[in-house]
Amino acid sequence: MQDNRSVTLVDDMQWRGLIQDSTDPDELRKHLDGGSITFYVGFDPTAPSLHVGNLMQVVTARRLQLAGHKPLLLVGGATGQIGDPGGRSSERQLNPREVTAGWVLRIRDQLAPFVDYEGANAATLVNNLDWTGELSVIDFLRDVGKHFPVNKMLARDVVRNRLESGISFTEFSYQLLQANDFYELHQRHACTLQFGGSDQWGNITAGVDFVRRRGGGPVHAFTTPLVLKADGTKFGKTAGGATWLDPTMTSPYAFYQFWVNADDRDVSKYLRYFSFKPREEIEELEKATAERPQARLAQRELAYEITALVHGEDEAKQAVTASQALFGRGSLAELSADTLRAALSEAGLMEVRGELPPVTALLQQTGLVKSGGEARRTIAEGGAYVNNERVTDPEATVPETALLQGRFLVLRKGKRTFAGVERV
RNA sequence: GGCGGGUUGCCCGAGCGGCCAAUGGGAGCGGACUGUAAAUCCGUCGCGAAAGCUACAGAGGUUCGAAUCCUCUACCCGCCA
Repeated sequence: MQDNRSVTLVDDMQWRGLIQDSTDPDELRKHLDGGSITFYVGFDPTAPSLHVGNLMQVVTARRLQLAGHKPLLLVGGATGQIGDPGGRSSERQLNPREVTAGWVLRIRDQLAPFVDYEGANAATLVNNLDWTGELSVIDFLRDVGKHFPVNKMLARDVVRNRLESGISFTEFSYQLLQANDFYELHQRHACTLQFGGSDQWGNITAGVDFVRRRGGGPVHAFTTPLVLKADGTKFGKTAGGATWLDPTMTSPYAFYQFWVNADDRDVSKYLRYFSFKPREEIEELEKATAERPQARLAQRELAYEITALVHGEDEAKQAVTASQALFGRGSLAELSADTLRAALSEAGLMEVRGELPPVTALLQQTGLVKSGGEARRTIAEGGAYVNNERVTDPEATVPETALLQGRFLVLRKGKRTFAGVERV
């Protein structure tokens, strides 16, 4: 059972801090370390893309598969139309069905690359709309609803927290749908384990109970912890909003930068949660952070690994190259046209024809600032740079001779926000 | 159903009929320090080069002049039934 690993999956996961809550820990361990099982984790389509907050679940699913278990990745085509009341203080605005349906497809495609569809423990993508969509109200009430005492449902935190502010029957019913998913997957795919974020614990245990009540075998569950940042802000949010997995919403470069910028105090935790590096290697990186934090070795390793996982090796390499070019000490004039173009494309490259507009206009057109006033203000504050030279005159224009390789400009706002201009 | 209170900029939250684009805090942004970190300090923070324009739930009105007064509409929140 332990083949050539001296450490079991559960040991490793515990070391990484991945298990927040679980059904009977001893049973869970026996189950996970005792041979291949089928598990599921769900993603509701509440946006056109997954974001780094979902990555914990994605990566954990992959981790379980690598340990020999069979993943069922569920996209909530049904639950996504209802809305989980968890973690919210007010009723959700329902999205139009077509919108949700479109997001289902996108998220499905997005999940696909993280697991393997070949071999004995091949992964399967499932959609709960497949069994929920055709369920009649009567069947639902008789077969599912009958097993849920309302007094228990009301006692769940997510519902109780909403009793004052109000909760619709729709959202109140959410837990039944998710519980039913577990049962259906248990029946259809012999699924015996569900995991999810810690905010899902109530829904998940509802499913565990439901499977038992309907005569299914024993099933297990655990949740992963909420990722907390040392500075108290929300994980995954940056200046521009959420950090998405979709490369058109968050470029691979920006994605890489997100990880590179991890706080020293958080990077070790992120490595444990997200990285597939073995324990010894992670401990080395932790040591490196403690001894030479300015080298940011742990951040770079983490950023590269996760970017490569999400966007592929090539994109990750380009993000590294771009970061080195833009943040490097070397003179920009020494960079080749290809390197410049690659780096600036990652940061966001705008084409300009003919005469170069004034700096304020360039800042605005590249999206570095939102308005002309902000552009002038940034210059006044000394935060605007062209080719790493600070711009001090709000009326400044860029001379032809400043064009790198005869065609590029590197615009920078503050210390780390870049944009490129190419004269075509 | 009756009575009362509320709705202000990204968020919280002040706001006397003119001196309010609107106090203060937070977030954000820039600078200094540093390591593309944290903490701290300083600055900035509707749009516009400016004149000016658009803003204080929505629509009307009173007034020389309204976020501030009146009317109606929408939503929220208390108390009584």
